[in-house]
Amino acid sequence: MSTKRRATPDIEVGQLVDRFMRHIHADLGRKAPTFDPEKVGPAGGMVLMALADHEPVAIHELVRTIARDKAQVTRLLQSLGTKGLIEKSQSPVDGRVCVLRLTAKGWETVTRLRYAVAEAIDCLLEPLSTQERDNLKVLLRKAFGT
Amino acid sequence: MSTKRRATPDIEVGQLVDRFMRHIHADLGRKAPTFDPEKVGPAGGMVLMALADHEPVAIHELVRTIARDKAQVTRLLQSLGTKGLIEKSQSPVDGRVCVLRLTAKGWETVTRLRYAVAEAIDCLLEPLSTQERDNLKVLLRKAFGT
DNA sequence: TTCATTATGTTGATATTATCAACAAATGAC
DNA sequence: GTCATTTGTTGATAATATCAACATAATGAA
Repeated sequence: MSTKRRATPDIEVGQLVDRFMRHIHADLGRKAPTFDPEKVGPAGGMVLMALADHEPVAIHELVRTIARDKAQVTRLLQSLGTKGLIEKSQSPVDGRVCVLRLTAKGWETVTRLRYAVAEAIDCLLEPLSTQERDNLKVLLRKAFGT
Repeated sequence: MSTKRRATPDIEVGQLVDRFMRHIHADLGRKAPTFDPEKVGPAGGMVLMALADHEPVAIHELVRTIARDKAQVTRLLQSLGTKGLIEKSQSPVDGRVCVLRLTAKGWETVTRLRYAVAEAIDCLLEPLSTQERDNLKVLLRKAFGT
């Protein structure tokens, strides 16, 4: 038996993960001027990084991948397109779908974002050993990897 | 030296965690009418659940715990206070600090929220065994537990 | 074929949340 | 006492999320 019994359902994971994301968010927001000259913001950054991992990809697939509302994704893509970071082309096999790709400028931005995000995450995961970080990643990937 | 060199920084953890939170968010949003009659919303819910774990607590401590902007916390607390879910009292030892507590009504809401959140998390962690879930929790707690 | 249904992406309207600066009051250091 | 710091609030603005409606294209059934 434990001295901290838990009469209530287990919401601890959710709270911890929420804290995690908020610390990353705050940390990146503080340093944003140094690595986000295009001002894509947090949401735009997530879109770009997801694109970097999955391009070429259709919008509805991207929507599923990042689990955001499709209307919001449309607007984020418009903003990124205006900034010359992505390009949209119509699918040859289905006239409804737009295929997304990063431009060269988009890739440059992604590279900067990746370093900044990795740095923030590294800092937050500092209490963990290398082995523990790997374990964490394996578990997360198994739970909700694509 | 390692066999898995990484040409790009490791942002996978961040992306996975982002997906995780968004799925919880979407799932709870869908079912909100059944467990959130007070319409506290996602942010208000996080505040209530944090309070349930830490009350009595001062606002600035709560701010640190949930890693949100203090101005935003002030407004969330105003909303929750209007709905009769929390109560604020002045600290006897420091005239600046407000001490927060849940009301009976607040506890009822927390109980409902906890079940809903736990259910959503359980569903998302289903690919993991009981042991793996425990491991995940231990790692998260070690990394950014209070 | 025609028709109904579904899928995809966009737009509009609105609600929610986040950010940042400025501020008053209380505290503590000196 | 003076000064700097902490705590909480307010205002103004930006960013993001949500939901319904819509146009177009694809699909499948009669």
